[in-house]
Amino acid sequence: MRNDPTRKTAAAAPEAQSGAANGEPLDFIRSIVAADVAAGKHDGRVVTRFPPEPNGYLHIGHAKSICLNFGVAAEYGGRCHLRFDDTNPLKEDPHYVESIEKDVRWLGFDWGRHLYHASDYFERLYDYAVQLVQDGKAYVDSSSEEEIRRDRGTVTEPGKESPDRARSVQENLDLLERMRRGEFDDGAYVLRARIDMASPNMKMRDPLIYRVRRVPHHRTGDAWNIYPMYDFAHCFSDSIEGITHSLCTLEFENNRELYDWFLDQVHVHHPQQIEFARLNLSHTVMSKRTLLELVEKGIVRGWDDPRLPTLSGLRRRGYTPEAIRAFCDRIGVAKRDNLVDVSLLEYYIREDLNKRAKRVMAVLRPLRVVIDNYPEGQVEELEAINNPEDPEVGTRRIPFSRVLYIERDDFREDPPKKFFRLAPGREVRLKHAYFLKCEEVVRDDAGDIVELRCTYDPATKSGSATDGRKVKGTLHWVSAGSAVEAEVRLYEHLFLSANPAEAGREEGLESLLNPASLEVVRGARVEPSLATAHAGQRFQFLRHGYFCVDPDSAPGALVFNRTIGLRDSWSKIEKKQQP
RNA sequence: UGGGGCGUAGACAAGUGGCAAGUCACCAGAUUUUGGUUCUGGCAUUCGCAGGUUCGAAUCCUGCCGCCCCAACCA
Repeated sequence: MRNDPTRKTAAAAPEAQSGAANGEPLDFIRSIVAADVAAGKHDGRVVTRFPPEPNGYLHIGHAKSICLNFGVAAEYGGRCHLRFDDTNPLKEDPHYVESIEKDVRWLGFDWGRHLYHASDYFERLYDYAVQLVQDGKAYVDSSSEEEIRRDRGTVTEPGKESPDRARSVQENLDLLERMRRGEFDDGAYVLRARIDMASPNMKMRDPLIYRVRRVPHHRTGDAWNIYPMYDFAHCFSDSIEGITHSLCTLEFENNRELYDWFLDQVHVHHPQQIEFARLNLSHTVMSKRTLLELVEKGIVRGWDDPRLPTLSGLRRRGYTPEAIRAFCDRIGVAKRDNLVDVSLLEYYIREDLNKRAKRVMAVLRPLRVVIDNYPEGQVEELEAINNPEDPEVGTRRIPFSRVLYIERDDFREDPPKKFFRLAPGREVRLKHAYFLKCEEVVRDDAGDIVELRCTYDPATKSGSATDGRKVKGTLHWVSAGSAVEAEVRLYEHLFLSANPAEAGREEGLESLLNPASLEVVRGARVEPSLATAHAGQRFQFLRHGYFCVDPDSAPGALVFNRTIGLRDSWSKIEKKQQP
């Protein structure tokens, strides 16, 4: 088996995207796995797992972990389990289970038949606990929560042993059994490991194994009155499933000694825990607690608010799984605390959508244009290319007529330097159509510009002039008679601060929120081909950015989300001119 | 200040004794019927700091400094 030449190797693994297969340097985890496989450890098998607790929605930080765990497994011919770490019925909810499964699948990963729950192992876990008690390695403690806390000591002082530490094995066994049967109130007893109250590692000072919680569990019902703690449940769950490499985040480094201790006591399969740095993204927050707070306070519209870094939020916003995976590949895996600039994520969604999004024209803030020399009542169909990056997707026809809408921002009565859009007396090109010249500005009684009187050059239908004259600007437009009205939601970073989790420690997060994170534009006009667009469809609104149809959208009441704007070098020039 | 980790450009991140990959961001230019895309060039004489070993150090040794994690019956 070990030398089986047909066994899949990293290079032969299908769909390997990173590290092992593409010649990029291996990250430290893949290096360890590669070395283990080469050395024939675990017979060369690789089994990983993604172990979320069903107490919240998945976010892009989880995506990093998912890509790592499923990625490593795929690259080394192994498998990756999806396991719900459901050991705390007080905080968990089956609703979250559904969202997690959906999000992992959406990201593009498949756990096959390997869907597990820590609660599947409750009986075996209990057996391990009994074994520990029998071996004198665990005891039932009647200390109160406060006493336990106090007697644990501090980082510089050793803790104090509980009087119950000396309880007999027989009595411990009896008490544990009665805890399980529900004879005691919550908090009356706990089962603890007997390790070392003076250990320099706080996690080793007689950690809790079971606590009494007389509440039903969403999967085991009222079968249990005690529930296992993370450190105890997690290592044994890994062991039971035959996990070879248990990848987790840095804050569990201190727990590794305990992970190893539990497994060593009962001589079972012993996976290797390896810790890596979690992802932090600039201008947003990643902690479940904070995300929950934003949702519950109504600061955002729910877990799938497009401003959130949740996978459901990113999906609704228009992000593709491919872009998120490419991003996760790029950021790497290391042990250094990090704060990845959100512009890197934005780069990957632009890169992906540039290749696949159909171009359409949409005017967000319409300004009416009347072409005086264009025949009244005439409508002609012009051909427009759907995607210059992908000629395969062909062309479509768009109506052109005497009355159009252009973007208000594309006209300046008094144009600044380097502004080469429309202005009085100036000529520009209308995308896919003719040259257009502004002849006159029409105002209402309040003095606001309500309309532009223009002329067009019929000889410029090709997009350029026959006499060789050039225009510097090309504008998008829609025909007033056939345009469809739409609502457009423009998103910006949720936080002004690059690192709100850090900056908000004292003043609180709310003062750091970006008041302009959502701008709703009503009365936008989009080209008629969009009338039948359905939720989830993505487009490039020419010269604006990438947009996708929101689930709130309905026939006759289109709603678009801006996924990300196009890079905008004009705004930079303009900004430079301002100060 | 007990223990566990980490310090390479604005942000990520390779490199593990032979004389600083790559990506994003940023800057400059070319192309362009999207001020988009694409392309070209620039961007760490220096690797937290200070000593030491060596012909040679980001990589080895010593000391110091800084940041993160651990005192939930959360995970």
